[in-house]
Amino acid sequence: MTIYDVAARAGVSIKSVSRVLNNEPNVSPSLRAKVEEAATSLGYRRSLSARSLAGASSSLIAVLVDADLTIEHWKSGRGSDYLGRLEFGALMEARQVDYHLMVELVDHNSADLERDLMALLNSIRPEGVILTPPNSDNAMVMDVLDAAGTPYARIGPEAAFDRGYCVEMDERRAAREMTAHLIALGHDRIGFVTGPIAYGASRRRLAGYRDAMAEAGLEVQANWVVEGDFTFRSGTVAMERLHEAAPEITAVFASNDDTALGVLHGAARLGLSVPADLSVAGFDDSPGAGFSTPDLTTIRQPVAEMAAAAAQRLIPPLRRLLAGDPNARVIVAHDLIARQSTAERPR
Amino acid sequence: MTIYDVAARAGVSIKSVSRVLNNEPNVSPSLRAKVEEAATSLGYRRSLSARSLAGASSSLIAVLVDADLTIEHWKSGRGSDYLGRLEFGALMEARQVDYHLMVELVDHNSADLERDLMALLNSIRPEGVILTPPNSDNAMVMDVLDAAGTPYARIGPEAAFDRGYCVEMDERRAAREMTAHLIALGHDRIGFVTGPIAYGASRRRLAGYRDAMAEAGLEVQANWVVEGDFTFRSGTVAMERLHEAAPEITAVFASNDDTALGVLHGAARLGLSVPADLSVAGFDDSPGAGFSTPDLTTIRQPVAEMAAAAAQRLIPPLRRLLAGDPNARVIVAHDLIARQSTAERPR
DNA sequence: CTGAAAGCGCTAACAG
DNA sequence: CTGTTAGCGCTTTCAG
Repeated sequence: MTIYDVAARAGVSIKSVSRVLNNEPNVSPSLRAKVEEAATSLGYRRSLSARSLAGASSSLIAVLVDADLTIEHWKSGRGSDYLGRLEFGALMEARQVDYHLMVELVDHNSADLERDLMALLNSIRPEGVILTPPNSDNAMVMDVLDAAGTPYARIGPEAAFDRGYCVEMDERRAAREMTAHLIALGHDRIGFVTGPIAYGASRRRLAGYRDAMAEAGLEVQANWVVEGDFTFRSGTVAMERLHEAAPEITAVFASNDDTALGVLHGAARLGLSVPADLSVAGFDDSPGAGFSTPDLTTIRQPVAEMAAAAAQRLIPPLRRLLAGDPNARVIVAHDLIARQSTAERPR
Repeated sequence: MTIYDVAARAGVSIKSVSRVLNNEPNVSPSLRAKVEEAATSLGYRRSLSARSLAGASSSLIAVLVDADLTIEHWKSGRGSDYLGRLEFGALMEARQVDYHLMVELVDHNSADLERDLMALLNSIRPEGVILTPPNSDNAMVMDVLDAAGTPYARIGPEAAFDRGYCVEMDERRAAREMTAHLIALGHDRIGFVTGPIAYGASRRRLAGYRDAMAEAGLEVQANWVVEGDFTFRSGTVAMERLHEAAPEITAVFASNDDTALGVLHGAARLGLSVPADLSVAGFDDSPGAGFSTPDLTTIRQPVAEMAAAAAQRLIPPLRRLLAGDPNARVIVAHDLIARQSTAERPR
């Protein structure tokens, strides 16, 4: 089943078939019709490798996944369906224009990452590459990609926003919205548990909390903000400290779900009932968030949408359809998932 | 960067380079050395498409993922890192021999699934295909694959074990082991919550429970076994029924984690403390299992190992290394994850 | 608007 | 043991 079969059936030259299949100009309607009939009735699909070899696009998008992170998630049992959602989002776009997704593992601290990556690009020649964290911020990876002239999209980058296509969510705004959600429920004394301050994510989420408080004209007391480190344990400790130092608090917003789960645990130990006595909110919608008692109000990262945006920028035929500057940073809308851990302020 | 560059640098013909790269026989050590030096110093890697087009292997394994199931998991928030673990397992094998993984979405109830799949095979020509549930048991998919002569591996098949390479875990045995685990903890009156009896998985897990009870000389009372349907809610209901009909029970083994989580919930409502008053065990190691209070003792499906086994069977150079019959059904070892929800029988 | 010829980078078949 | 010559199925010149 080759282009010759289609050409023979349509009674035209292979070049004409090629023209129709590529939507090239200067094709008479009748020729187009003949070719299309022949192609569909034969169930014909062009060979990816022949196309790629002949100089057309490879129709391939590579997703670079970090090996260590995958192993870690997997061992810790904290794995989410991040990759599944990412691939799904990218595939829904890619399949429309007959592009394909290749998944590759990267050891982000391998000694010959550079060589491996170059060899990979030389071997599969993807049209574009999707970088997932932590490789979204790996300068060497980006250098190699730049050198090869391969476009890339970075999911959730932390810095150097002028490189590649940056696709992200607005964490600061999401944190602001979550805080506003608590305020709307009547809370006006809201505690906050940060992540490690070295992380940009921690700082953005804290800023969002402060934004919302300021917007509502609420003054944040110094002892309402407690430092955590994104772990369950730090949430439990933070809850105890908050209870002691700021018993007036009626809601706690933690910088991620693990921490929020820890807060939940700490609250239970202190005899506080959630959400009757205390509302608790998290961030990330990690796998545990839907299963705690009560289940956790949190922010969901729109991973599939981010991947879709990435694909749209990397795949030329989709890229052309984009409104606005295709190189601009993309901010994808997130979701606030209201569950049982937040409720109206007790009075 | 082509084979000509390498040949030029090594001062040999392109065929010699090809020979070395393909580990063909009849190559003098000196020639091999020259070529290898040239190739590595140039960071050369053969073009996938050229190889594939020239008739060598495409070095490609396709993973067929069900679109509906992905969407459903994603929407329900019950998504696990199944796909991530699967791909990781397959990739760890594939990368050793420079094979690549392509992910494709399949609508298992699409009207033109057959045509789409044929076109896909024609277009990418994978060496082998990995079928994930529910497509592991899709006869039409297997028919197309057979017709195309493309080998395929089925992850967790339910029937027709003579088709493709079947890679699975021994659910009956796992259920037997979990039951034996409870018995070893001193429990001798153990309740069981089934899944929908129409499912093979439900029947296998129930059989395993009965095996272990019989082995230990314990007679299963009729009212110890309650039918559930794999949902949280059915677990809660089952717990209530068990408590009423068989209060002598000191442990409950549920056919999956959602159900076990429901049992946990039901026990709490009945004032039973887990594991002090009652031990609870699940099956699957779903994302929620590690986050419940107490966290759930369960069986982990060895998804990565299953994918690795699949890859080994589909990738010829790995296949040759296999001991034993490469076509035989593969049973991969599972894990019993003992967490806090099971403990010694109260007395 | 359409077609013939050349060649992408590799492997296979066939010499030497 | 090594090299030469044809393609694989397409797209890209370049001619009509």
